[in-house]
Amino acid sequence: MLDISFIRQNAEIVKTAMINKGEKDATVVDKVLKTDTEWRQTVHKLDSLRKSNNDTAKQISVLMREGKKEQAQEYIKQTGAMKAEIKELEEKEKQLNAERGNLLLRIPNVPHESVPVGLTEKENEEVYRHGELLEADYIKPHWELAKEFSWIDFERGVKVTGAGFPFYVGSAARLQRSMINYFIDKALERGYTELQAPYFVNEDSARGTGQIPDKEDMMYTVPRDEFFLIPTAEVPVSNFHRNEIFEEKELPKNYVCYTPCWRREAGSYGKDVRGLNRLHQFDKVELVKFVKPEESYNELEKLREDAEHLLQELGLTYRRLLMCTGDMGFTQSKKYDLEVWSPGQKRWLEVSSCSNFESFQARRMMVRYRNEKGDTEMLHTLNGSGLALPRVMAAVLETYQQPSGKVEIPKVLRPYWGDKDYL
RNA sequence: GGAGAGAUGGCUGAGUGGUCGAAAGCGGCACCCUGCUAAGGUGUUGAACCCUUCCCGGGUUCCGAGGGUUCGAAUCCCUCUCUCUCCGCCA
Repeated sequence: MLDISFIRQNAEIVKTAMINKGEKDATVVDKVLKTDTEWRQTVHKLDSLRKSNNDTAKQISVLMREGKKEQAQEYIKQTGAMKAEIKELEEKEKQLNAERGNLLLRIPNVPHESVPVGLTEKENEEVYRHGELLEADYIKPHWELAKEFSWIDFERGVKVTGAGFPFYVGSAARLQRSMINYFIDKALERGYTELQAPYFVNEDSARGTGQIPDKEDMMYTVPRDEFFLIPTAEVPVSNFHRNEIFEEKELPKNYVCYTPCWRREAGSYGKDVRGLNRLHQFDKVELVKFVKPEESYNELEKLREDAEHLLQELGLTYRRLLMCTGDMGFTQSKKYDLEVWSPGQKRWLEVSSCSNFESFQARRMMVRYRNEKGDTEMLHTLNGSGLALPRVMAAVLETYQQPSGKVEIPKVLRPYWGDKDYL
């Protein structure tokens, strides 16, 4: 959610941002301003009416104490009309405020000036590439390796739950667990605080990070208890500090949190969902930052480096994309995607996206800090995957397979394997 | 799951219809005292929103959430949520 006073002063900037993000029409900006004006007028009227009502009540109180009953009765009679009008205005204010809120929720975050303008993924900029595009005849896609070694059991996953809920068996299970530990350990070295979070959240939390209204269909629900299964740790971790005010010296707050993630992914099929490419349940280590506004872009680069460092140490080939305005999402002001090279599939797989939300999420969740002047101010939030496991696993299996057929264990993971060399 | 108690400011806790946004204490901040520390003294210290806007200032709302009664509600009534204690169950 954008700051309404920012919109008042920068209506054209906001409209341009909307169009650049792919919205067909930006008239909602005019609508919100119109509703806002009306709302403020109503609030003003309501407040002054309430004041005179309060004043009257005070006078009555004085008269009652002095025993001047008749005079008090006169005042009481007067309040009748006022009360009716207050009630009417309250209704109007409530309705206008709700409308204003709904309109506000439809306005996306404004992209940072460094973000390329464009509507499709073609306009994303590849700003960095690391490693070589591995090519060899013996390289198989990970699902073939997984089948050969019985590492991932998709069929039994279907039997037990359904498509997109595989079992990891033996070495694959251990590989995944060792990567989770490695990711978390690295984050701890870099100053993040580890968090273990609930896997279900309530409606307020889902609303806080913007899953509802809008992206409700991505989440699994627990209807009887009115919970949502988290689609990412971003939801519980960002909401961890919902409705809180930090002291300036407490910032930045950096959290690392491993959770499974559940996504309904309705309508996906084809090569996108082959093997580990897209699942309904997957593991992810998430990084979340709460920072002072003036530091957020610097922190975004740090976050991105923290995620990239993992890929480098794992010895995987990857590229960094700076997402264009139309491909970066509603809530982001700047976003990088990290894509790892899958030599078995000869394609790039997204394993992380690192985003700065500026105050867009914070405003919704009312996460603030007290600045030097002592005023409360919205802080900035950022998050990024560090990293999403299944696609990293796919890339590791494919990249580290040997002509002999065996799969080598990346050096940084060997401490988690009793220094074994091969899976 | 059954029975009972409760929810007030950063924390503890008073307040059962009228100058209560809320006593007191603790904590925080500022200043004073002191060679330093400790102790002490004085003052200050919630949030959202509206108006004004250089600053100052004025106003409304908020005592778990939502509704109701009343000229007036932290205080009375209704609904919901959560917490605690005991019993049951349990990794």
